[in-house]
Amino acid sequence: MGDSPADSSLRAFMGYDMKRAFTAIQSDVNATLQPFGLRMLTFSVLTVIRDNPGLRQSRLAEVLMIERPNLVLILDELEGMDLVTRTRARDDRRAYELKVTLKGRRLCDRAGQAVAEHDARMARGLSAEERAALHRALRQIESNGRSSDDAGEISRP
Amino acid sequence: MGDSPADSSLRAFMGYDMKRAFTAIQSDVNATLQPFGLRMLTFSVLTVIRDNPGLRQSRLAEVLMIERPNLVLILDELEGMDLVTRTRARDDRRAYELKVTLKGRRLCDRAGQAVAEHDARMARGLSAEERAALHRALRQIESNGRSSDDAGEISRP
DNA sequence: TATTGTTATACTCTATAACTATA
DNA sequence: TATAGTTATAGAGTATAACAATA
Repeated sequence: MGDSPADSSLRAFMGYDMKRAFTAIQSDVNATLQPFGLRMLTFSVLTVIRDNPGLRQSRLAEVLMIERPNLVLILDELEGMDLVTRTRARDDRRAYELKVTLKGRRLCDRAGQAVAEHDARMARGLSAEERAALHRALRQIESNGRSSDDAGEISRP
Repeated sequence: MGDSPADSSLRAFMGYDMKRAFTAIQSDVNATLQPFGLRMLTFSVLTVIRDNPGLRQSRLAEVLMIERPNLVLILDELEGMDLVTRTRARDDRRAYELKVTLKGRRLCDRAGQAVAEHDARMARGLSAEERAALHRALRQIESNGRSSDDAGEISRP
């Protein structure tokens, strides 16, 4: 019987299934955030600043694995929307301390709730156990990737 | 105790964990494919053509969810590497039939094996059941995303 | 008319080098 | 000298409109 789908070989690879699922989630999340004037990336930045007031750009870039130059434009955007403030650090006048404004906090809360709702929609058909297992698997994979950065199983000096 | 990581709120969202895991896999796969002169995208295209000789560009674009214009450049690249041929279809002289060359088949096989090995490395720490559950969850999510494209729960005409 | 492949174009995300001002 | 933030730039990947050849 069969008539296997045209991409059946690729389905054996984690990367392919992951890309398809991630693309689906990303479009969904971006569509969800659009009414708030946010995207997945700006929402992530806004959320981390809200949770870590006084955070500096270098540290924020590390946390989200964004290059410092790329973060600058994102913060310009969020600052321009009056969601985030940059204030010179007293102890180190090279650095900025990042904080969300009241408007930023409110938007972040509403947007976060919307994303959570759409997360639930994207996860329907999966039990609570299956969703928990998914999160565990994703973090395990991420950590496996991180450990091979330096362990140098491929690259040689 | 506690001292929760700076991105702990984001970790509750599927999209964030998925992005982190996908980014890790993608860099790994791209690094793995680099010695073959391929990337995740070109490898996917090559594999689908190998599995579906005579496939046309429109159909290939559908299968991989790539826009037709973007596929053109990828095929130019693969054709330039002598991995793929475009031949005019006899029954419809607008269309091309895509096939892999012998060189393309060999490269695809070797590259596929390398990707499978690195897939296994990225999945270490996960049991066979957990890996199977991950694939099922990813496909469920992808399918949930697809069904909301038209169902229009958000957008209104 | 509609479709296949194509060109041109633009936007997002990402990556690197080099600059400035502080330290 | 080193670091924080910035500027400029380039590369992927993705998305849309419009065109030529063919149906």
